[in-house]
Amino acid sequence: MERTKINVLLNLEKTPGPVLIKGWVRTKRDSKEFCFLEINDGSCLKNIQVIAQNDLANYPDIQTITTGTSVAVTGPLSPSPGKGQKWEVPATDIDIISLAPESYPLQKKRHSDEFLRTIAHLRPRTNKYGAGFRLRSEMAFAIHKFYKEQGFRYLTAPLITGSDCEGAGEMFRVTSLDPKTVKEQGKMDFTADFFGQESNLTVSGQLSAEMFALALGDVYTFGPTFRAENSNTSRHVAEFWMLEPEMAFCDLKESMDHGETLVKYLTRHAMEECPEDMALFTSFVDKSLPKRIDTLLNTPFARISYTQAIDILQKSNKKFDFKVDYGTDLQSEHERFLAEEYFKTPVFLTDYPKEIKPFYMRVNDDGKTVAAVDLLVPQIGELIGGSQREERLAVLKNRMAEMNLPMEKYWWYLDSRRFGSVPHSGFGMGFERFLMMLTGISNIRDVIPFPRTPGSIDF
RNA sequence: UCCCCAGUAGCUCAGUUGGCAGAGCAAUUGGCUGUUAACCAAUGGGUCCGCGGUUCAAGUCCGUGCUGGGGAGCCA
Repeated sequence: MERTKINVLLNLEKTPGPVLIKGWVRTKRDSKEFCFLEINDGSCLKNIQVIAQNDLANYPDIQTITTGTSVAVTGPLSPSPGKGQKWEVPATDIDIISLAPESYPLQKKRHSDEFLRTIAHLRPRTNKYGAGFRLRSEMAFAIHKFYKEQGFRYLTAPLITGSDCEGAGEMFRVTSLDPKTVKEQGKMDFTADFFGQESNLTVSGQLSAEMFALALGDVYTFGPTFRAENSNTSRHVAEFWMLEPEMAFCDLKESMDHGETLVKYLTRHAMEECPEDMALFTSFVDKSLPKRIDTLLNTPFARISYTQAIDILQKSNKKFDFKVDYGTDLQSEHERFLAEEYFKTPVFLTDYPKEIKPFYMRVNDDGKTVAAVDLLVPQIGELIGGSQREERLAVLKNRMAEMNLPMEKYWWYLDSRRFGSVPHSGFGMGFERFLMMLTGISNIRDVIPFPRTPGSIDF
């Protein structure tokens, strides 16, 4: 008989008769004459209830079944006389595939997130992490679906890069040099290295995406990104996934429109495709989740300039640890105030002073600010960071000179402004941060399968 | 990297002015009426994070290191 997945069985209207299910035992409840087994196969949050009577030939073996044991069960799908489930399977045959010994670390109780991180290879077997990683999979799919519908092309940007100044933080060096040789020579001889020059893991696919936007029109990259920053917070990891749309003939406002449409689309997709998993997050992670989802779906995001934000912050009676000053970047407490207390919605912040932003952002007509945009969301902080790009060659070169960037290394980037340059815009959205917002999970380490953080790369 | 907090049974934690190491859950064994993290009973289980110090005596006080968490900076 062919195996049927549990999510399929539980959604059936009438019984197909005998079925074969395969999965892992979540819990066993014994009585004198029989026992109940809760089987989960990862296809959905719910378990299916199996009843094993003591007339089964291998009942003595069945009695040794522990939490975590893998089994194959045959029996008719039957209406359950008990409360709590529509269907159950009175077993005619139970094949124990592999027993989990008593040392199996997952128990029939709630574990702390900190403990589960130490067994990250087993945590997807729990309800919460199973739900989280099913949702992560569904959201990755939804991103591609959205961009397919919007007529975008998917760009797989390189992960190893030769440009050393993508401008988004410390990079991980990529080298094939022998550490012994480096030690003997007292330095790294990059001319002898694999690429004949310094190379690093990418911190952003943006520069590649710009080149392709100016060829294919609207493109997006979606893939892993690496930051060697020594960041120890609940919102940073060294390896994370980032979505980066880049759109030709697009200004900052249109870019914001796109970002808002994107966030609303993905949120709606999560609610429609993963209602059970989303309900679990409301019950066990964040009771205020429905309210936040409702705001995401139904409220227009606020949009203000950096200058207006400074004004709002200065006129508020709120006491901040850090002073609010025009010209300095906003502190976390300022961003939180704007998103969580003042607007109580996600808020786009635009037009920052050029001194605190990278070289590629378009200089505004005031000559002082650039067409940058951050999307600040309650609880998370910065979800999206982007800009309209500087498309004017002379202005761009000026900016690079101001910031002492090695122009010759960017010859190919500057070429895009030499040959048919057009206004274009784009942004980066942290995939994990989006998942945090959607689930209420407060630590980024818990929405990525195997988190990489300073001093920690187990699994 | 900086500031703060924590580390005691497999897990979650309690442990009083420094004086015999504790609970709940889990596990094991047995019981049980269709149970829903089933229930009832019994049993086993400890490098009190490591190192050093103070003391008659340290889980408890002091120093230091490690690990984890919260916050800040950097950012997505």
